[in-house]
Amino acid sequence: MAEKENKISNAVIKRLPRYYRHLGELIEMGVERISSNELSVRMKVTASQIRQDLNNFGGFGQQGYGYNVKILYMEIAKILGLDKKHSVVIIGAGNLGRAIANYANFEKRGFIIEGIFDINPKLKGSTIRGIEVRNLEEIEDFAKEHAIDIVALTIPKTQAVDVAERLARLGVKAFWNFAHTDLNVPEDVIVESVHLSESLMRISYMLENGSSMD
Amino acid sequence: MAEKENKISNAVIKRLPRYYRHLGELIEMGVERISSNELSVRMKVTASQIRQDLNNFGGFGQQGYGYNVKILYMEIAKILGLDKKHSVVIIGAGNLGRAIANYANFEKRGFIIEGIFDINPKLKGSTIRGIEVRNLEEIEDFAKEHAIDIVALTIPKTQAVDVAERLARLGVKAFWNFAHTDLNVPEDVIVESVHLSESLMRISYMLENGSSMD
DNA sequence: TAGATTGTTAATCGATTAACAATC
DNA sequence: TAGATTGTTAATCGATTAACAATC
Repeated sequence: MAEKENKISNAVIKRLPRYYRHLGELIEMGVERISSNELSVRMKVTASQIRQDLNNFGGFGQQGYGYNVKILYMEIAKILGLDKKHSVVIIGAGNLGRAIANYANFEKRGFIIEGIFDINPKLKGSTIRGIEVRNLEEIEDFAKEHAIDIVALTIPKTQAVDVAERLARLGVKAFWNFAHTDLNVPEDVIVESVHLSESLMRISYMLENGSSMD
Repeated sequence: MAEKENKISNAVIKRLPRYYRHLGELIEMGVERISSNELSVRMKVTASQIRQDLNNFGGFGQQGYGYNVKILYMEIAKILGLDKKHSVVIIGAGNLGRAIANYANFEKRGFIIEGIFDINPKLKGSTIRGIEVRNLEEIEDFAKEHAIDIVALTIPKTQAVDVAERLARLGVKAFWNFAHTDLNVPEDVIVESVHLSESLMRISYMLENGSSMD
């Protein structure tokens, strides 16, 4: 299944979006070129790590010069798949679902919200950023008729587990999970979880025990 | 400053809330005891890792028996500081701020929302879960009069950087940062960032290049 | 007691950092 | 060309896994 030649480690993948963000900021500041060393100061990582990370994907730099900011930015976009469109469906039209739907920048990066669903029939027909809220019951028919790349789950955990199972069976390959639970889907299905309560607990721990970087 | 004897690694700290969640679920299911091996199957980690992790904090188990679920749950709560109250202030009363404010379970874990602030004067006086929305201008006076443990930033990046700097100067020790930027605060200040766009980009990467676990 | 399972030490694996030759 | 900085190999560091003696 299109297995890549040399496996990129998870640690590297997690850092890529951060490189991308910083390069975007540098472009806005009008910076044309940057050395791994300058970037390392800005990002508070080692220059060595930056060079190692980038060289997983190819030699984007030039000896004696450094990296061209715009080119590197575009290359990372390509690596991250941001040059392609991704259709997104949001399940749950509560505050969190609406927060995601309203984040305009997602569209700029190629994430197109194709539908919003909620179990509450009262919301049916209302719109969020011009997108009609549909009843959750319709999701399976919708999934059969539309190619959905990513499903965002902003509903309570019991429902989230159930909906994910059903949609995975219909071929959805990626879930963005905001429910406070693990999902029960096949190995090859991507699950990226945002567990806000766990994030908050880490703050609590660090307040008790003194900070620690990440 | 109350430096702990043996430094706990970040990797361990990140896993603690997940142990806590699973133990909570086990309690709900009426499970009284569990071995590291049974837990490892449930959580999809190695039993070895579970025992190593827990033994950073003390021997909570018993040979030949395993772990008492309720006791372990309470011990982890204590380690995470969930037995203490933490005051939280939310900056930004948009969808994301409201989503956080409305998450009832936070209060159960001892996180008390003391105030909500927004730059939009039209919101002034409206309430979220019974908490009045104040004008952002009032935050510094508020910070001087109240002990704030954690400040959640759900405002655009420029404002977030600015507000964080000002509040750090007033002694706030922890920020829960939802803005798409790094904060500029002293080393000893805790910053836990939730970068939703970076999370979404990781999904995009994995869709392009085949999944990878975490 | 015998069996089970922990706590902990040792071995392995992987990720980060350092170093430097290649080269622009 | 000389200077700068990459790409990449080697060294180090840390985290995970395996193994097993201790002990309930």
